[in-house]
Amino acid sequence: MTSNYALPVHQQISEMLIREIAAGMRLDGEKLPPERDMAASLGIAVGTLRKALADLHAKGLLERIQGSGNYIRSKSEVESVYALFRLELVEGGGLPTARVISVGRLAKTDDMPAFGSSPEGHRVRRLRSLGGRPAAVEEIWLDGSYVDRIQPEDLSDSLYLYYRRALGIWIARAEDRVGVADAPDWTPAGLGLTPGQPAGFIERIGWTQDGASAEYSRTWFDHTVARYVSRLR
Amino acid sequence: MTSNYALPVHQQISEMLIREIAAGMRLDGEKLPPERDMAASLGIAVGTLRKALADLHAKGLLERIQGSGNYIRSKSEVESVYALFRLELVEGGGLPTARVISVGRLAKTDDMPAFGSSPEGHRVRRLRSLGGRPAAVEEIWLDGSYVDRIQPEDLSDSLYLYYRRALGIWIARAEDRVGVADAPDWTPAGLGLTPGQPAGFIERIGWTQDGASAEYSRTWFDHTVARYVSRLR
DNA sequence: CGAAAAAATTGATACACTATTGATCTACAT
DNA sequence: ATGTAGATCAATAGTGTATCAATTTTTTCG
Repeated sequence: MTSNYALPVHQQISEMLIREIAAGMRLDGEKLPPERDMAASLGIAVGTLRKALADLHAKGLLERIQGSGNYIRSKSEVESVYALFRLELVEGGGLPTARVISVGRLAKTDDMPAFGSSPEGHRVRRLRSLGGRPAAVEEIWLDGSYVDRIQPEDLSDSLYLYYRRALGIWIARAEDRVGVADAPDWTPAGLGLTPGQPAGFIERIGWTQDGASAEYSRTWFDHTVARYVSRLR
Repeated sequence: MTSNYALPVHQQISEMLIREIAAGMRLDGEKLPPERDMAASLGIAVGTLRKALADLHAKGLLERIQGSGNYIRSKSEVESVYALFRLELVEGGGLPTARVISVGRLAKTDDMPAFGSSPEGHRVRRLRSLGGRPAAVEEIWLDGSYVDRIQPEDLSDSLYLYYRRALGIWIARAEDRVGVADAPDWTPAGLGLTPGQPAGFIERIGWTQDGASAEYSRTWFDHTVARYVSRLR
């Protein structure tokens, strides 16, 4: 029952950039493209982009130098509100990485909630590690309506980046539901996780910037290695 | 649709929205649909809806910007009682209730993280239900430095209300860590949960308004009944 | 080579225009 | 007093274009 009415565009852009900074995709000191180019590549007007940049500047995340450019000034701890990844090592932290196991377009199955508009989806199976230690396996379903085919190479760096650059969408909000379930039979060997063993289980539905539910994912995590962390204020 | 015994429509709408905000279903910053649309989808007139929205605005839960939209502004103050509880029925929702099993002052054990300043704490064990269905058992430790003794009667309604009224503290910030653990041996019989069986496991550290870690709690929930839910943006 | 001048780049500001959306008001019924 | 229905006003969002100002890069010239 989430009202999927889109926020103003400048606010969407602002939040997207903050998220990219928080995720380490935009490094400190990095120069953004010229406003004209950036606006064009985002498909928005310069004035709108400038509203978003003004917001980042007000939050102290951006330095704007006339005639020179816009430069990221990432503070050490960026608002955790915008961080969408919630698995951490039991002892805390851990740099998250992922290895793609398989990619393919398949019919959605009936054990997953309703999302998107297509009867098919792209299924991406990945092995997630935290600080180099395998911690979880996950299965991400992107609704089939956004693209016909996904090549494994497309996902080389980050799924999130692929969404944004190739598909022009990004996940603006999500709902996680955490419980317990048996690890799936495709769980790779050599993990703390073995097929059929109880594991932490996260189901997520992700909504894009304009309110469409585009993504469904489920993650089985090794509870001896990782925890799902939520910080509330 | 209006029964003679019902509250005025605008009050009903107002209370419905307040509940949704308190339950975390409406996130801070979220944009409501345009008044015209929203009124239509609720089957009421715009003027009526505006009365409800004016009430939310008066309560500080809504920011109304002419020409832009209505935006949720949830103060942590308002949501504190409900928003910190993040268990929902698998099928969604469920009114949370609690029954105290035992209360007592005990020495902290070494299987819990450091919190508070006293070597002792008040241990409250409760059975939690959602929509009348037993869903979890929990053990809450309040640091011993705040009060000498807690009477079971004190906790009749809400623990957080007791903190607030009797002790003058409230939990302003919390960190949840969710994993899997075996249900404890004191789990009451007649539940889906049996001692020694894998259950969803939530550890929480709560900080008071002035930054002291005052509370530690752990909850074992029946994953066939409930989920830990987190809505992100 | 090196400094000054010119050109190109890039952010800052302003304005016109359209569409959306909250705010206000009136009329009327129950 | 509550609720519905409709008209109108005012503020905001977003696009597009033009212009100014600061900075950087390139060219010119002694």
